[in-house]
Amino acid sequence: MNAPPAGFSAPDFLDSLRLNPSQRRAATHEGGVLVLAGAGTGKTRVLTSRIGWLIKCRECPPRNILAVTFTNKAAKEMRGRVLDMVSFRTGELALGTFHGICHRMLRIHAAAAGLDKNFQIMDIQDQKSFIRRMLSNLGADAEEFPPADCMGYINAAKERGLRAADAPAHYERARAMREIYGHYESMCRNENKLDFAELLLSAIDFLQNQKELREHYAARFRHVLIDEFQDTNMLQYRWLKLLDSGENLYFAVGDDDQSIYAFRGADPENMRRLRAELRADEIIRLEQNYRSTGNILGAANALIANNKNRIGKNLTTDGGAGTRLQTIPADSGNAEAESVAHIAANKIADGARADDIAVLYRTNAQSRLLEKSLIENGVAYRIYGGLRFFDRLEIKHALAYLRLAAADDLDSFLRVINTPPRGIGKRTLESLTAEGNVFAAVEKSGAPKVAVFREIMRGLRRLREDGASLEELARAAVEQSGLLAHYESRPEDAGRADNVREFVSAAGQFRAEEGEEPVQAFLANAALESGEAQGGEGAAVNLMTIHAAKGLEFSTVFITGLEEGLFPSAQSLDAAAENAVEEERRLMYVAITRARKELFLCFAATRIIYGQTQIRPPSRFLDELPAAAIDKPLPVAPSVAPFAPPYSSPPPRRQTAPPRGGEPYRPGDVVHHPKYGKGVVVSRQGKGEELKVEVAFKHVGIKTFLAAVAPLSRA
DNA sequence: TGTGTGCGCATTTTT
DNA sequence: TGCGCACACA
Repeated sequence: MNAPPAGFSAPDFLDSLRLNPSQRRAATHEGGVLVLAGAGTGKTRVLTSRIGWLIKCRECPPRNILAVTFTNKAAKEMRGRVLDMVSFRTGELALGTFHGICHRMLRIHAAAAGLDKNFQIMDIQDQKSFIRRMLSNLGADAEEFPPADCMGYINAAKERGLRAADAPAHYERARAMREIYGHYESMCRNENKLDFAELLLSAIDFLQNQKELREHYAARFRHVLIDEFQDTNMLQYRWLKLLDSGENLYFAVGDDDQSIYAFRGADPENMRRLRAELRADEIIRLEQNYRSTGNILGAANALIANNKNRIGKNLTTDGGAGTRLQTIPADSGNAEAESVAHIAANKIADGARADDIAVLYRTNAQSRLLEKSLIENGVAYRIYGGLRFFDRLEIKHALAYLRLAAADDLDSFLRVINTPPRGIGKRTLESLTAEGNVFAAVEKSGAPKVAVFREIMRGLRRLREDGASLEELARAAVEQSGLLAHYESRPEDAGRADNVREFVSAAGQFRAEEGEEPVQAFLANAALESGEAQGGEGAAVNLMTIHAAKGLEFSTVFITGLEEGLFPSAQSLDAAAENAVEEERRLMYVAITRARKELFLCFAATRIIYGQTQIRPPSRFLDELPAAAIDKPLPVAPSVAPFAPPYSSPPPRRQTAPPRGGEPYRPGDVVHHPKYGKGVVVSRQGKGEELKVEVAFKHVGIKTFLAAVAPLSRA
């Protein structure tokens, strides 16, 4: 370790970071660490402080540090905070997302990784059209092999680290799928395309196959820091492990209680593996919460204590108890939305900042009612998680033209050959695609309409060869192709024209990293960083799914749809897996801990789902909160009379008179089942012999029965 | 070659 | 109920 420069005092530097004892212990730990950082305990601060400490106090060159996050947003935030602390040349510190860093490695070592240096990244949309094209080339039966299923199979296999050759195929359909996957692999290779999972997979293969380069990186990254470690999947863990020299120090920050992506392959078991295999044997807990009031934390702690499968920790605060949580019962989904809108409107009228208010929900479909009520009450709102900028159709088109300036890309070609319309018919297109190389065919084609397109391509490529800037190329791509003019000529596409112009300015503002080819980097960036441009600025109430809310915080939070079957979701209930409900509970934990000061728990007695009115008992999660932290006695779970006051409005009865002999079961009826005990009918479907009823039971959740055969009786 | 109609389907999804 | 997608049509 070198001597620190004169005039620099490590203790002073450490003090300037203002860390609490646990944070400080973590940030300055000399060995490998797993930091269990509860919500709002300053995990980003600890991560960035450690980087600062390594560079400033331990004289660690930035190039010896690797810091990985999941989102570009988190990476950007961290980079900014580190830069505030210490200065270093951009690019020296490897800080980025898993995908971003793997991508960088593959670009630098394309040849060694067995890739063409012009490889393109496919986002999910690109991947889907690619698969669609492949299936139609193969003449696959679209009924039997829907593109979405094939894509699901391929991605699932990849996320488990399986190549087509290794994919299991114990029965016929799986064998067919494996074959399709095999075609996909070779087509990707032929066309130089990498999907998201492939960035990880190729990076892993590369490290495995290139011993010297692997050793080079393992020696370089003496410190490996990982954010949100509970969300790592198998591929990410394998990649991290390949970077191990045997002496690297791993510093992982995570929270098993906030693991909400298990359904996508995230495996919190990686925490145990990290400790055992990568020497992060010290666990340091951050339990001092700086975000929420005592009542909110108490609710979160009590709720999550119901999960059996957890490492365990308890959040505390030095602040006061704050106001108690409020339950907002409503008769219907509509009424719930109305309540939310009223309360929000009143808060804003009383001087609350709209963007410090969030309305959270389990499913995107719930936003519709909320939006309607907010509009009616004159409350400005912003929805997170809509279509991202680079996912928009017109931007996809613009990107395709830009890509064609750089590479022979068949999907891009097919996307824009007739956009704007050029009158190139199916026949002409078939003749172009008939022989192997479309681009050669375009060059040779005698059709005048194709000639127009050929000239556009030639023009763009010439421009690129002449060294035009990214912005010039992007402008040329949308202007010379006629794309911008096309949208400008149609009043209904004015918004699209704006976006296309925005695209050009985005290209102008884009700065490639050192050593990157700008067009290539911009295209990769468009695939990898589609987000961020969400919603826009201004005072507006935030609407989003709970998943989207992870990592954010607001003064006032509404959690809506707290009903059995919605949250926790029906799927998590009828799956026998206890794990599924635990993940829902973690989701609830994430939702609660988003709130700084005020938390509203909303639920409705009835809700229209897929056009049918359903009755659902209040969520079990409400019962799991400590009564003392809540302003009203909580409703009793649906054991006996579930819809007693205060939300006792009768379920909407059907308009028509009941059939003769009365109806066997109606929503709201209390029934008895020999195995599950007492329950409440929540919905029904079909009639006569076909009548199916959904019944909510206290312990096993919602079950569906065929009324004619089920051993149900009236209670 | 874009538009219409009807069917089927329907958590969450950082990259 | 409402949306996206596949196919039929002028």
